[in-house]
Amino acid sequence: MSKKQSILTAATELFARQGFNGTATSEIARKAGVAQGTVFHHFKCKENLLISICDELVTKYVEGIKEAAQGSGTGWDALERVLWFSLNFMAERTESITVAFRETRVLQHEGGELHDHFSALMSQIIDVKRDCIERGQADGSIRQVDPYKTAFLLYILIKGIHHTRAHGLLQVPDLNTEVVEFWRQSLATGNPHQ
Amino acid sequence: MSKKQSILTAATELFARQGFNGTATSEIARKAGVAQGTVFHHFKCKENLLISICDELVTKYVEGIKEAAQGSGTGWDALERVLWFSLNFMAERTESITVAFRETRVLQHEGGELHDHFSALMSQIIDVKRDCIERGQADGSIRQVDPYKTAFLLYILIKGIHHTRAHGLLQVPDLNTEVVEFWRQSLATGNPHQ
Amino acid sequence: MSKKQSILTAATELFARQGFNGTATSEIARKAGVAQGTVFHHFKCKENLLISICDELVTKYVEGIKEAAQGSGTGWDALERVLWFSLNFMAERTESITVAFRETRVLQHEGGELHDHFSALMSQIIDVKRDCIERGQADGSIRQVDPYKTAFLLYILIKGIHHTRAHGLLQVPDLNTEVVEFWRQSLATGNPHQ
Amino acid sequence: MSKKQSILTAATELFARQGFNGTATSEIARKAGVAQGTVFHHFKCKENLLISICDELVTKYVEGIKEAAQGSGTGWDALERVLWFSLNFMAERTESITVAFRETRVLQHEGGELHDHFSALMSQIIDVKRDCIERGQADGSIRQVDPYKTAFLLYILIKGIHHTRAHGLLQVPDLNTEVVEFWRQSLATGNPHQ
DNA sequence: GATGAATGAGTTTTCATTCAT
DNA sequence: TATGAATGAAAACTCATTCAT
Repeated sequence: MSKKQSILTAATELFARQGFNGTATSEIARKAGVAQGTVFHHFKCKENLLISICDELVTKYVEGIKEAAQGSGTGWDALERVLWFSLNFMAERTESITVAFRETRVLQHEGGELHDHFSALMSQIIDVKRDCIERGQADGSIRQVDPYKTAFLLYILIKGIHHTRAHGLLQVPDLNTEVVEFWRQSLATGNPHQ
Repeated sequence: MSKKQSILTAATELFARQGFNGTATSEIARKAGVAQGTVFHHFKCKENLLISICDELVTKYVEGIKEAAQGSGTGWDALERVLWFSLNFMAERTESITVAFRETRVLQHEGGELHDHFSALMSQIIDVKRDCIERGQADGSIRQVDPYKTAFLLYILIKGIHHTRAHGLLQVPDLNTEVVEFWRQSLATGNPHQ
Repeated sequence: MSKKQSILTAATELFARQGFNGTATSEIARKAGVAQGTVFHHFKCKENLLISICDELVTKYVEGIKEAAQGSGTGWDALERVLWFSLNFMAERTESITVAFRETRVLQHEGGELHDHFSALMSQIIDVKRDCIERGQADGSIRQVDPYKTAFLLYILIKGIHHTRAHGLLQVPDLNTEVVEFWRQSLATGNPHQ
Repeated sequence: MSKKQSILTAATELFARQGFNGTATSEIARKAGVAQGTVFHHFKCKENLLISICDELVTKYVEGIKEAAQGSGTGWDALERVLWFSLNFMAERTESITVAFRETRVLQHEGGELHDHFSALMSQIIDVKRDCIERGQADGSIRQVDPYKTAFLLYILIKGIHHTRAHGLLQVPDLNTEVVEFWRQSLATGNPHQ
């Protein structure tokens, strides 16, 4: 693993546990096994670490759900694959997700350039889900709900699970199956054309 | 408004916008219109500000949903009141909620005393909802779902809405009605014993 | 001497010897006998130290030459008093002058607000001298030279002496008498009206 | 232009604008279009850049005034050529001069070896001028002033012009003609032997 | 000759906290 | 109760310099 990568790994773990402002760059350097100067040699400023982490995460997630959505089958099948991909992704990438969701205010200042970049990426998350719903409504596998708002609720529920786990004050049971079943009950007709 | 209260108000707003670690006590003092020493005179240390904010918030919320749950009608009626109370509370207290949800790690160290205090309060949030569900299942107004996991999902969806709004990267539509309808569809039988 | 003043004194001496960028604020604090935080408590940033030093110096100098110029006698008499005041002031305030003349670039950025402030003060230095010359030309005590350019040359020669001394590579002899005689020779008619 | 030369050029410009301590070697490298290592490959340390700049400058200037002084004519004629050469040199080499005059303290430590080197060169500047004056006094073209102190004043006035321009807070008019006329008036007899 | 990744000492600045008034 | 000067530990960041390639 290159020094640059080990810095990113260390930063992700520390930001997740202690927050961006609660983590010193010296601590990141120590954990990554490099000199403090090396952190700044590669990332120029502390904030860039955060941006790198968020960027990699959101990009990978959008790629993943796009791929999940594209497969064969009904709209509901696609949506179910997106759901499962999201639940698994969330389990694997807890730390980055914690960071990306907690430290948004850092990504929002400065005339909105970064904000626009991430907003655009995030919008695609809603879009992919809405497309699945519309496709499902076209092929009869999904009920006539508002595609946009429902896509939001799908996103929100998954996000909510992450936050409740990350919050740490409640012991959250495994809810994956319930979530999928729950959405199947609410959305799936069980009855696509042909 | 007493100086103590204006300090709390200022702190809440600043913590919400900039995070606990991203906010200086001097900034709080300035915004509250008091001297920096006054902040420490009333709160002894910065962390106590955070604890005050969280404590007041969670206590009020638990009181609110308990009251909402106690009213007359079926279990589903009670649950619906709890839902609406939660959605409204969330709209009114966005800042405190943002603070309380983001800065948990600060509340978790110190041998767990604080952690236990808040864990106990949070558990009641799940309990109240579970009670409604069980009451609804007893009176036939709510389907035979897992009361505990469903209570969690109720909590999670509401929490998810808050976080998605607070995240700021997506323009979140008003989803109150959809949320209630969605749960009605998933949970309510429409057919209590009465 | 207040802590604030002792910080300024220490800073002046160190800036003069080592330059602004060559002097650490920690060094200033140590020399002034205060904690490093105290420097920033009083001056907010290192640059403000420099500005304070320059401001006090230029203000005092302008006051001094204005007062010297106002006295009785011919224009040449006034000019001679200004000259002597300048030469003495230069001897007494070598350190501040060194600082103020060497570190100008620090005073010039940022939309020119500071630049304008100091430019205005500096212009008065030329103005006072020019006024003396014009007064001397009116009363016949000073020859018909270009008042503006000559005022500049007066300023420049004094400034040059300071710099040559401060430069340190040449052992500069005492030139006060020569300078005054030199200007008398070049400017004074020895022959005012009445 | 060789890489070494382009480094020197970049350094001169940056030192003049930002000072020696205010300029990073990385900035010099970037401006010169070379890698940072290359700077150290050619100059071993940052200070050597400064020494090169000063050395080249002072050497050229001493050569120039010596040549100007050697020509034919009276002592005053020689002095006038030296004056004009100095004024022109100053206009052409503003940046290096700014650097050499501002950063002397850097050239002064180290047991005095460098200090002695530059002191010797600087003394020659006074010597050349004094020689002209003495030659002029011998041939009757220059009045009976103190040759040494007057040489200093000549040097000082020229230096003063440079500093006043470089200071940047005053808009300095063109004074070349005035300076020469002014010295002619003070020094020249207009009346050499033969 | 030329490079640029890596370093760690040093810099400016921030900030929670204390305390005398 | 309220203040704000004073502190010093810790933070982000800079930078001259080295060195393997």
